[in-house]
Amino acid sequence: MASDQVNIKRLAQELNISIATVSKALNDSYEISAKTKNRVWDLAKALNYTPNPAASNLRSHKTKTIAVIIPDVANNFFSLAIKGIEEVARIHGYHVLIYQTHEDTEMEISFTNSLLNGRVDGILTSVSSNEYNNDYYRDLVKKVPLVFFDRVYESLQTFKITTDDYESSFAATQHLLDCGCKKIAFLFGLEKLPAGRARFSGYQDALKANEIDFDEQLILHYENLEEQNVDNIEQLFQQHHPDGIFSSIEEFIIPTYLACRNMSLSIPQDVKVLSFSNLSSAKLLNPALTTITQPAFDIGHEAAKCLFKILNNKGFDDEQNIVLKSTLIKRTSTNC
Amino acid sequence: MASDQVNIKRLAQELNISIATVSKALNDSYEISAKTKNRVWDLAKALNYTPNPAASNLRSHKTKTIAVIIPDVANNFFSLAIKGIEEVARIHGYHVLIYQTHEDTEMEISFTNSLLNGRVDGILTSVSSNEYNNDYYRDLVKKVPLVFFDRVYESLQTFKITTDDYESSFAATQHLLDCGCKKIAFLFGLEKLPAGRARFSGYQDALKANEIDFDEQLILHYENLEEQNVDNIEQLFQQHHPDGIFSSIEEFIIPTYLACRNMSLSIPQDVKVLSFSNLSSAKLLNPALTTITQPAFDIGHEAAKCLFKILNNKGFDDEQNIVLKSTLIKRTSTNC
DNA sequence: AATCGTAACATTAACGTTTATGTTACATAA
DNA sequence: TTATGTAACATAAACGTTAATGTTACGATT
Repeated sequence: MASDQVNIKRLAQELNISIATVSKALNDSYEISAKTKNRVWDLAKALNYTPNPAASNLRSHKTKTIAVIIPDVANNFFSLAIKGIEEVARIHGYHVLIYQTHEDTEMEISFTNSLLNGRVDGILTSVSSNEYNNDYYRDLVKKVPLVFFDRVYESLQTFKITTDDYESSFAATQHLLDCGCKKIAFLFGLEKLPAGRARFSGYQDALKANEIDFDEQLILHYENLEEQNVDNIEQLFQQHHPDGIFSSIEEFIIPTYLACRNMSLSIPQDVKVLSFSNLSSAKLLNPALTTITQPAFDIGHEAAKCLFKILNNKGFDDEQNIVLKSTLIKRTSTNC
Repeated sequence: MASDQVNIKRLAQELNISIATVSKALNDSYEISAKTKNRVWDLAKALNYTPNPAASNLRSHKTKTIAVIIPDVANNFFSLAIKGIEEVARIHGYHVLIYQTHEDTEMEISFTNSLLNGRVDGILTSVSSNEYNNDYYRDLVKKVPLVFFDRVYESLQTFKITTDDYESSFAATQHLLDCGCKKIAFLFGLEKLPAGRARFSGYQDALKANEIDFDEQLILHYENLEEQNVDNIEQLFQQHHPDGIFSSIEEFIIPTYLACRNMSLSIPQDVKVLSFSNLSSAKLLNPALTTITQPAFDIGHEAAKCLFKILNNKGFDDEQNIVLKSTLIKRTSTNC
C-alpha cells in the first residue's frame, strides 16, 4: 500500500546479512552477536518493521491469539469476564477473538470447530444453556488448550473456573428464611448446566436444613420472552402466594419487578426478592436489590491466566477446578 | 496432534490430482469440472478438511478477520455495539478481534499499529475520550479500511456512524424545560470529542431558544472516581440549587442518584433528572429514569455493514456519515 | 487436413517466516 | 602439531495456501 512492504528480507538486504540471521536476531537468539542484534533492532525500529503474523504463524504454529466463546456479549457478567480476559491477554501480548453463541449449542460447536485449524492457540469458553453436550467437549479438550469458566462441563480433563454456586445459593436462601420467608419461589435458569443445578441444590438443601418442605409448585422455569416471564411470575403469585423470590439468573430481575408492580405487591413488605446478578445499578432499583454477585472480572482474569499456564507448559492434560467466591450483598429488597 | 494433518496436499494425493486443482475446486473455480469439484468436496468433507488460515492469509492477503477497538467492553453501549458487529461478521464468515483502550489514546494507537501488518482486513473503532488526536487517524485511514462509530473524528476520509447527539440533546433539554425546569445542570462527559461537544451544544442551544441564560456554574465535568462525582454533584446542589440534571453520559447516573439520596432530594419533585443511557434497568430505578437511548446494537450493525462495503468494493477512499436517531424515553424522573 | 480455441487439468513460484543443517574462523586441548 | 569445539553466521527447506503460467486433448473452424 505504502512503499514496498518491509520484511526480514528487506532488513537482511540493507544490512548485508542473511534473513536467517535477521530472524534470529529479532527473536534474540543466543546464536547472534550483540553487535549484530543491535544493528538489526535499530534498523527494524527505523523502518517500523513488524513481523507478518500469517507467515510467522504458518511456520511456527503460534498465533498469539486466543478465542472467547460465550453466549452473549451484552450481558453484565460476560462483558466483565471479557474485560478480565482481555487484560491478561494484553499483558501476554495476545489477541482476543470473540464469538457469541446466543445460547445455541450448534453454533457453539460450529464456532469451536472453525478454530481447530490453527487459528488460535487456545480457547476460553462458557457453554450454552440450551443443551448439555459433554461428549463433544470430551474429545475437544484433547485437541486444543481449553479452559471453561462459569458455565462448565464436569469431569473433563482441563481447567474449570467456577464460583461457589451451591454455597452462595444456600446462604442466600438462608438469608430469605432468616428474614421470615416461609414460601420461597425459585426462578430457575441454566437448568441443564452444573451451575444452574448447583444453585437449585443450594436452595433445596437450605430449605431442608430449615425443615421446610420443598414445593415443586414454587419452581418457575425461564422462558426466552420477557413478557412471558412476567406472566409466569404473576401466575405464580396468584396461584401460590410466595413470600420470597430467589432468582437464580439476572434475566429474571426485570420481569420480577414488573410483575410485582403490576400486581401492586410491594417489595420487601409483601415479598422479599434476591437474585444472582452483576447489575451495577442494583443498589438504585426500587427497591435496592439484594444480589448474589459473582466476581465476573476475576473469573475472566483467572480463566485467562489458566489458559496461559497451559500454553506455556505445553502439557494440557492437566486438570484443575478453581472456585471463586460470590458475594451476597444484602439490600432493601430483603429487609426484614 | 491427532493423525497427520489434513491439507490440500493430502487431498490431492488421495484423489490423484494436483494440489492446484484441489485448491481451485475448493474455491469453486470455473476452471474445474463439476465432477472433479464434487470428488474434492466429498473427500474434504469426509476428512473434515478446513483450510489453514495462516497459509491462506499469507498467500492471499485476506484474513477474514476484523478488529474492534473500543474504550471498554463492560459498558452497556459498547457491549451492545459489539453484539451488532459480531452478528454481521458472522454472516460474512468473519472473525472479530476485541481490544480495550481504557480511554487511553496511547494504548489505542498501540493496538491499532499492531494491526497494520496484515493481521486484519479492517478496523471498527470508537475512539478514546482522553485526547483528541485527529492527525494520527488522518494517515491511518489511508493504510487500512476503517470505520468509526459513535466516538468519531471529524473530516476524515472514511465512514462514520454516529447518532443525532445535538438534536436529541436539544430535545431532552427542551423536555426538562417543558417540565418547568429553570436551572438545568449539565453533567459533561466526552468533552474532547465531537459527540460530547454536540451534546453540550444541543443543551446550550435549547436554553437559548427558550431565552434562558447559559450559566457556566451549572456545568460539571466528569471525574474518573465515582465518589468524586458524588461529591461534586452534592457541591453543585449546595452552591447552585439546580432544578434539573442533564447527564450527558451514563456514568453520571449512579453518582446523581446517590447524591440526591444523600441530600434527601427527591426526584422528580425537587429535581428532574435525565441521562444518556443504555441501561436496561432504567425503568426499574427509583424513580424510573428518563433516558436518551442510543441504538447501540444498530450502530454496531451499521458500522460493520459499512466496513464490509469497503472490503468488498476495495475503494476505501469513500466517505460517508451515517446518523442514527436516539430515542428520548420519558419516565418518572422527569414527571411534571 | 491443418489450425485454432478452449476446457480441464498440472507445474511451479510465490507469500514471509522459522529452523534444521551447513559452513567458516578461530580459540582451545591433546 | 593436529584435532576438536564453538561462536557466529549462511544456506536452504519447510509451513499450506494461491495464482501465474504451462500443458494436453479434443472439438470446432477454415
